[in-house]
Amino acid sequence: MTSTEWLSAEEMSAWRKFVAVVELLPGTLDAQLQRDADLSHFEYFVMAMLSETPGHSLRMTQLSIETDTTLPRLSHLVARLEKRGYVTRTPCVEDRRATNATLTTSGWEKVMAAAPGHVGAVRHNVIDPLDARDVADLDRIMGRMLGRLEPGGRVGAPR
Amino acid sequence: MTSTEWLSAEEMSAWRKFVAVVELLPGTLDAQLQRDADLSHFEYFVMAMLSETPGHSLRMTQLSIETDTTLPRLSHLVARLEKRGYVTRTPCVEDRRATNATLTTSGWEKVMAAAPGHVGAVRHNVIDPLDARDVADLDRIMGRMLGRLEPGGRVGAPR
DNA sequence: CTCTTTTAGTTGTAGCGTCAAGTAATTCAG
DNA sequence: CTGAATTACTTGACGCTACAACTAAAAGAG
Repeated sequence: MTSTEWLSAEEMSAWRKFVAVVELLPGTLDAQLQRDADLSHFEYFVMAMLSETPGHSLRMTQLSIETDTTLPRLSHLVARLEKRGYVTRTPCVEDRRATNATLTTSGWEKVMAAAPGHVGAVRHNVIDPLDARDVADLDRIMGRMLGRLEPGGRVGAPR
Repeated sequence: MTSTEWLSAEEMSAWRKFVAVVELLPGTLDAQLQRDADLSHFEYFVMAMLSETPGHSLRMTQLSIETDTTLPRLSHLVARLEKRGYVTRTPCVEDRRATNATLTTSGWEKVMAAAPGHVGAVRHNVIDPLDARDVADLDRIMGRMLGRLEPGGRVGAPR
């Protein structure tokens, strides 16, 4: 019953700024990658995840978990990346329902080429304005939010 | 040349979590509002902005600034809200290029009805897991990021 | 005044994401 | 060992957003 109280002034101020950042950041990162590497941020992110695994390969489900997205979204995206020659999809031998997405040489080169510019954008927009204490605080705070956002997805308004 | 250095372990950890939150939060807020009020988060946000002004009315450009979005996006959205009877668009008398978006009674009632559930979702996912110090830190950190994200939009990868 | 430039907003198109439905393989129940 | 349920993904349709092009009004230059 008390759950529908409005936010305090301090909470409101932080929330307003946070929403603005969440609204602005994706477009900013997208714009840099789109312009310099012809990739969306999410395309880059997916390929970067693959590039960090041994064999540059992951099952779709595992990849969807690591990139915090839905399977349909990933499936569409990987289909497009495949069309562009950056990944291949191969049925898994152990479980023939499963699909392995694998980075091609061309895809690996693409990520490597895009990485410096992307890191630059992340540094410029996110990391640079922060000092060491800010970074530690950000890490702690985002960890706490993830505790709510990641698990069951029971978003439920407490009514 | 030194600007393309990768992130330190601490920076990387914070960045990873932050990206995950930025990826997950919009969908979470959208889902609650969509389910309980048949509104997207952005639709709610725009109407909430209008509801806070005297006269429940703002020029399109001003509204686009306060909601951190582009004019085309806002124009499309307001057109849809108008079709649903939540806002009206009226040419401005002083400057006939300009358009005033005004919340209707029905629109105002809609926001009021949706607010508690939305605040509940924000509390649950963002504010509740934080203590007072976290909130102050979040406010400070997001303010610093906004300093980069808001102004010129010169995202430029420092190359 | 007239012509150019800038400002304010709208509209069309193309691409991405979500939701619902469908397919196919595997596991589990009896 | 057969049928039902679950898992792993794919596909199609629809809605929203970005980008570019367009219209119209106001401001500025000469």
